[in-house]
Amino acid sequence: MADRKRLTVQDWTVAALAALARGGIAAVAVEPLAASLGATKGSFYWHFGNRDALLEAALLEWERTDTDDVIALVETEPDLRLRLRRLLAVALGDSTRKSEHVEVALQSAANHPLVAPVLARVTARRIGYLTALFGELGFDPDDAGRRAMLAYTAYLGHAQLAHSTPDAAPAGDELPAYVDAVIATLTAR
Amino acid sequence: MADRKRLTVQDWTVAALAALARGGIAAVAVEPLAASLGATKGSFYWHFGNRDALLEAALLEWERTDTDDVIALVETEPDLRLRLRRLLAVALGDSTRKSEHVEVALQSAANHPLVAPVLARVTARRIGYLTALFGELGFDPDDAGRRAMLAYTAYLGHAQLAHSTPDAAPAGDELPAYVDAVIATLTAR
DNA sequence: CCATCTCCGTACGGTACCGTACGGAAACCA
DNA sequence: TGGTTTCCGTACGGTACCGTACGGAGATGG
Repeated sequence: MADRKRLTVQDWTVAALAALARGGIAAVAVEPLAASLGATKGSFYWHFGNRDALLEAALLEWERTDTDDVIALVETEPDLRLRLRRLLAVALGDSTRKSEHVEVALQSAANHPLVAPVLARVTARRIGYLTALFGELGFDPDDAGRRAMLAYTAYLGHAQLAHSTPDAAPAGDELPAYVDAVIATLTAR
Repeated sequence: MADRKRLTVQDWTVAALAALARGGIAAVAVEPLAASLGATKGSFYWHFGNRDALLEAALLEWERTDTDDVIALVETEPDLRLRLRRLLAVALGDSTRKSEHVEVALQSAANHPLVAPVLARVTARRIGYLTALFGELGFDPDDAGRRAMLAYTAYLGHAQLAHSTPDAAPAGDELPAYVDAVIATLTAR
């Protein structure tokens, strides 16, 4: 964690994202972060103008990797139904992944002026994608929108639950059955 | 907001809950709270030993009013299907209510030693209630558990969405149709 | 190998909060 | 009305963080 080489903007951004996942917005603090990297504030304020600049860099990094990459991965599946399955498997799956913690942290800081626009973009993008998916599955636009909303809120809630009360959330071996049940329910006519 | 009468434990607890809804755990701070009540720390530290004591009082107050009262309200409806409808209407309904903000704030602070046990109790209670409800509706235990999970995560996600991105969440006049659609989906065989 | 640019550590001031000490005002009570 | 209890304001020290100033070490190119 504390190497002796010089630090880059990327190093600080990655560390900020990790801190965000661990302790929320408040944990993205310059001095503790510097200590965890084995450096001091002097390093930080050379790479960034202030704390907000670091926060913004971390948020843009999250927006890029977490939403774009997932959609890109899912898009490689040609079959619609399998595409939905893959999406839900990723979304409801591996509860220990870091992005889930970031998700929860950002939702809770939605009023923050730097977080709000990123969250709005990501939310609109995800719901739009889901709505289009249900539309392609043959549901009329209104119905598709409602099913997309249910699917997305279920994802958000699942992320919360897995983060706050992991005992209550579907675990490893029950998870495939749960994903199947959710798909069946969401696509039932 | 700033009266001249003496303050009680209840006054501080109510103010703490309001601050919790507005700015999360970090906003439950003694000095700003004292200022908002038109008092000083001297008052606070007579009623409470420290900040944690205030936080604990606020959490217990929330647990009592938010979960117990809702279940008690819903239980007055004898018809099972209408009971589920009333529950979802309350849960997905009035997005501007304060408890929703508290909900989100607590979920994001689930690792906090004072928050964790309260959240665990409330979560277990709610999911247990939903599972029993779906069981009474005729679903076998496993299926009832999965539907309860979907319903509860949808509620959590809805609360988050309404809080962070209200534009993307179902609004006032679309809401009844959304609730109906969710009920239809959740109870479809 | 020396001059310059890049990067970082140290030291400092400022802010916001927690918690304590203590005196005094306000309510209560005989 | 005088004494006692209840409640609160003021003043203080301590901590954790942000941001700035500045000097110096380390890399780098001629």
